[in-house]
Amino acid sequence: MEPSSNHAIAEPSSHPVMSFRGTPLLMDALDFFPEKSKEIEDDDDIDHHQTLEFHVDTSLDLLTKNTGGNRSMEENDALETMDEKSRFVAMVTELHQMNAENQRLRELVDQMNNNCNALRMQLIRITQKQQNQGNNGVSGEKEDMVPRSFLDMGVTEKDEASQQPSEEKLRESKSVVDLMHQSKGSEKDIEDKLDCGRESSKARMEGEQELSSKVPKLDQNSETLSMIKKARVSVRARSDSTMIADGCQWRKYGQKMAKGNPCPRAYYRCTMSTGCPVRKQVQRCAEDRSVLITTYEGQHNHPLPPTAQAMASTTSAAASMLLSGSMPSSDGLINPAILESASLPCSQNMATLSASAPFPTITLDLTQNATNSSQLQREPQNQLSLLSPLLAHKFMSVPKIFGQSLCDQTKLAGLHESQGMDTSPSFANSLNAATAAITADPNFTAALVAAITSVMGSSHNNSTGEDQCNNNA
DNA sequence: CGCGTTTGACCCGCGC
DNA sequence: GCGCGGGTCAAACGCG
Repeated sequence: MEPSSNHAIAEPSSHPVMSFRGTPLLMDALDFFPEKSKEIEDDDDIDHHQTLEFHVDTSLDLLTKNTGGNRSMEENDALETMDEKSRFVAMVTELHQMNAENQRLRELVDQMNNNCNALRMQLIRITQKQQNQGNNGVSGEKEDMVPRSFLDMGVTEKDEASQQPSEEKLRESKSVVDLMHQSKGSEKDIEDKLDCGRESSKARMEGEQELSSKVPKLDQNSETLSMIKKARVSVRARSDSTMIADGCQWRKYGQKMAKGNPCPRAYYRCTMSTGCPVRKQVQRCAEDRSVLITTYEGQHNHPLPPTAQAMASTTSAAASMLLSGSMPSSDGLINPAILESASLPCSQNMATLSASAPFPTITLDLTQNATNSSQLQREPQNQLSLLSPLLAHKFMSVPKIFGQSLCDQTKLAGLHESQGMDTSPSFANSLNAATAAITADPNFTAALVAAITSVMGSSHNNSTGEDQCNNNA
């Protein structure tokens, strides 16, 4: 909302300007300020539906002035009524102000998200371009596919059209882009080859040898990215079915008894696209058989349906945290600051990192949070869908590549608190974090769709949960 | 008959 | 070098 300086009632003041529209409430308020009301009536330029600037402190001064001096009982009653009304008007004014501020912040966040998406698409384009230059069009058959993975943030190609990258942010992320260029292109090149000729393990070994011979040297960044690419995201959720519905299509290719767990571990491969390298392992927790542990690994090479995007954004956000937090330090440990940031405000220890595993693994524990809601406990997919924006928000802030820092979002989260909307601290924290995350996450729509889909799906298929999981696409 | 699952065999890395 | 365990393959099997 732009302050309108030519309005008759606007007065210079060092105090914050409060603005609100000419509603009946405003007209009531103006009844108490006959001078100002008269000015408005006399001013033909004033449209009562326009935004009017309003100074509460000035109004109170006027109130005092108009009601000052010796008063009778009737005058005192009138004064009390007027006080009530003025307080009410002040509250309404404040509400309008908050709405306006929220709207403004929302637009700001939207703009940031747009820039973020544009940057992401720019990154993908550049990577693909370099990749094509590197292998003289060897990977042509997959050229039109935007790689979608648990390591990206679920952006679809259509996002590209309406968004232009901010040069400043482009520069800001250039180092990261360079880093990706150095290794991801060659790596994906090999991966494409491997996917095409992946009929036997021998072919794979040959491909790997080809990789090592083709790539002159793997510097530390390349090694890091290679490790990160194998980073795993493990999701713990309560479920009676054999799989949680994550929106993708999976084909079981193996089952093994794992040591230390009486429950077998099942191996699944993504079948939404030929050659999609994404795999997942599903195993019940030994301590609590009702807990299903699903571990994801790899990058999708195909577009994902909205239901899968919710999951993808959840796991990709977690993987992004690995990307930023597990950069090899001298001691091989995860950055403590990242570990610290890996807990969600609504549930301590919901996300944990493991550096001891062969590959960096982040575990998202949805079983703790689920105890607060029977609905969530019944449907792990719902947990994922709801958690997705939270995680995406939380972990996206760590790399600080795409514009919106944790600090900024924390400010967002604190906005409502500062406006006195909170009740208890814990509730306020959860509410603020959720609000900020929802506002900030570009995948919120997808997550919402997933949540609705899952609710609808569960209501239809409660009795056939397993089939639903296996066939959910 | 086609597709997905099951299951035993095989491969590979790692620790001793 | 050997054994163990994790991961994958592929033939066999079952189901619609």
